[in-house]
Amino acid sequence: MKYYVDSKILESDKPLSLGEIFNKLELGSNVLGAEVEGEVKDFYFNPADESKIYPIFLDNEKSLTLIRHSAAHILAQAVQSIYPDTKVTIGPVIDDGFYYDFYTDRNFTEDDLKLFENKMHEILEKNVSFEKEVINKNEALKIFSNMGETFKEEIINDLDESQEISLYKQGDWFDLCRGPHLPNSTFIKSFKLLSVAGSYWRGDETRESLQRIYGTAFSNPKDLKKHLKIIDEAKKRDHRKLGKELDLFSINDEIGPGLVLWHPNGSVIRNIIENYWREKHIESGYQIIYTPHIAKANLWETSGHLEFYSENMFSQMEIDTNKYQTKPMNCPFHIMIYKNGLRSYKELPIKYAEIGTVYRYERSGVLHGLFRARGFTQDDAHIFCSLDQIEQEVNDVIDLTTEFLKKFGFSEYEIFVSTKPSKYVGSDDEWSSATNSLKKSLDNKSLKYSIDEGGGAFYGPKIDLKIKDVLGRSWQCSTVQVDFNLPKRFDLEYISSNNQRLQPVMIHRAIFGSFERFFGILIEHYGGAFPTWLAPYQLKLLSVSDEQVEYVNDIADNLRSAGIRVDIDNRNEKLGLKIRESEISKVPYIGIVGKNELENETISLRKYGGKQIGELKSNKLLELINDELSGRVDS
RNA sequence: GCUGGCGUAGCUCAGCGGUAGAGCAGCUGAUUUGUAAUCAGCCGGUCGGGGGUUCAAGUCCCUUCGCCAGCUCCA
Repeated sequence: MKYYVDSKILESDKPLSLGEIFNKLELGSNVLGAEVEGEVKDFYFNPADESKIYPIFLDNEKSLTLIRHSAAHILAQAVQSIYPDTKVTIGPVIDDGFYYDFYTDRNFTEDDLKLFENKMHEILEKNVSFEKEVINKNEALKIFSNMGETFKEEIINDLDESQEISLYKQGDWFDLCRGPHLPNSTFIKSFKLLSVAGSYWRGDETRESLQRIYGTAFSNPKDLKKHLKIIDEAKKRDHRKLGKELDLFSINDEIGPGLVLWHPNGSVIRNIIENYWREKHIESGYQIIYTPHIAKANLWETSGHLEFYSENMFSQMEIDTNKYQTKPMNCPFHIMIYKNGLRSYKELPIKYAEIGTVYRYERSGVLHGLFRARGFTQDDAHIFCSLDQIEQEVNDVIDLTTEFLKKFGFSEYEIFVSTKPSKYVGSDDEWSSATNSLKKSLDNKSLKYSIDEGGGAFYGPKIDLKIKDVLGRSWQCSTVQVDFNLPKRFDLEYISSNNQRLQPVMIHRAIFGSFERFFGILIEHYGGAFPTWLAPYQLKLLSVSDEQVEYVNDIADNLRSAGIRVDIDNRNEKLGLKIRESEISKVPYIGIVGKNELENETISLRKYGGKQIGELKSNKLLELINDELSGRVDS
């Protein structure tokens, strides 16, 4: 046998485990495990001949997998030692930590978390080692059924005959687990239990509900502290909190959950975004349209929404003798405009764009501020084109999308191409050609993407763009979907160059996804301190005393007529207070006018955050802001 | 929808069987103020809604609505 361990080569006449290999190479006690063929493995793993082995030490990011998984086991031990009637289920590693799901009659509380944490420290003081033991299925079933661990029994019963069944022992406690784990618990140096939440056994809401404990662990206290700080920062940036503080929007009980009121401050921002959006879309050859909010149920019958989407639609209402329904999507309306005339190939592509408000029934538990609402406005567009225009059109959509996202400071996103699902309409040829068009467009732009196999909509493949917010959550905003289904259902046609009636393809696309969600993301992205071009007020003028009031009003008038959004504070208050309040409202510029400025006919300018720009004339101030808005100055 | 937690003044929160509280905001007055909180007074709540237990209910119980953390699902 031959093993390649980093730069070293180890030869042996019999197969060795990783632990034995590390021992022979005298790698010392700092090694936690290894990465073999892209997977994290522990000391009990037997690498194949000629394997390349990359040992994992504490400073390696991969160590977190081992640390967190083992921390989850320590948690489970702690919980069972405090509440012995608790049954264990599963405890995997997740992006930022780990969780463990328990079955118990008890409701765990925040106080319990402390209790568990203390117990974990107690267990860790004894410095336990994690020992793997392989057993057969019958033994395993016997052990766990004797213990009353019914969930583990279920797991074992569902295991494939070929799968190895193993226990990991830590002191006098053990768990059914396939690993990998740390060699011993000394590596669990910094951990914290974060929250309790409910979950379901196997994510199935008809099964037992469980108590989930979330925690995180790191290889050193510094990283843990950093992580807790990020959680804290995310809390500060929560758009629901900032939305209230900055008076941007509200969601009111008396109106209904998931329905958003855009306050004047938020509306200023939305209006700017909408105007920019319209301008860019017209430039890019879109035609802006408006459509109603309700339509006859028959339309939704034709479109297939009643068949495929009814659980997301609000109930029908009866008007005269017809049934009507609020729209969950805009597409059928755009289609009807397309169908209003006979179309020629010379017209294609036809691109209809609408800032269209839709209503979707969302289960009450999933509503989440602006991120998840029941009424929201999509920046929707539908491109009607021929099959061979798809690639070009998708190209253009991607260009437009990346341009938009860049404008708002998003340059990092994940891209997914979702392919044919098990239930689909259209021919395999159409699917593969459309999917290839999507891929080609991305390849042309050297954009990296992952394939979401089978994740496409029933009517066609799609590209999804996800941008990441400060919480590290990624949010789907932009989407480009190719659709063969609706043109068929609505019998769309165009007259081709050789005078044939052909069916166009539809491309559904949205860049922001919805104004509500995108606004929520923006609020968190900027932490409420919007850049000057978006800020509800761009400049706040503060008088130092009553004597400057008239002068302040004059400057404000002038700047307003030059298009600057100016707020004034002429109250009889101390300057310190006015500055404090302006800072809290996060206005990008503060202009201070006192005795000196009045005399010199100037304004003292200060940026949000406290940076002094100094005394300048009103026309210079205007120039400075305009330079920033036109992008000539990077602020 | 489900599991758990929580709804007290415009906001943030205290009170957890015995006469509804604080800070901030608001209003009024004094102060004419120079780069993140001037001082004083006043106003403000059927303690989310409904029902019940009790001599007595923010406080205990039931129910309903909403919010929060998750589960599940999505723009």
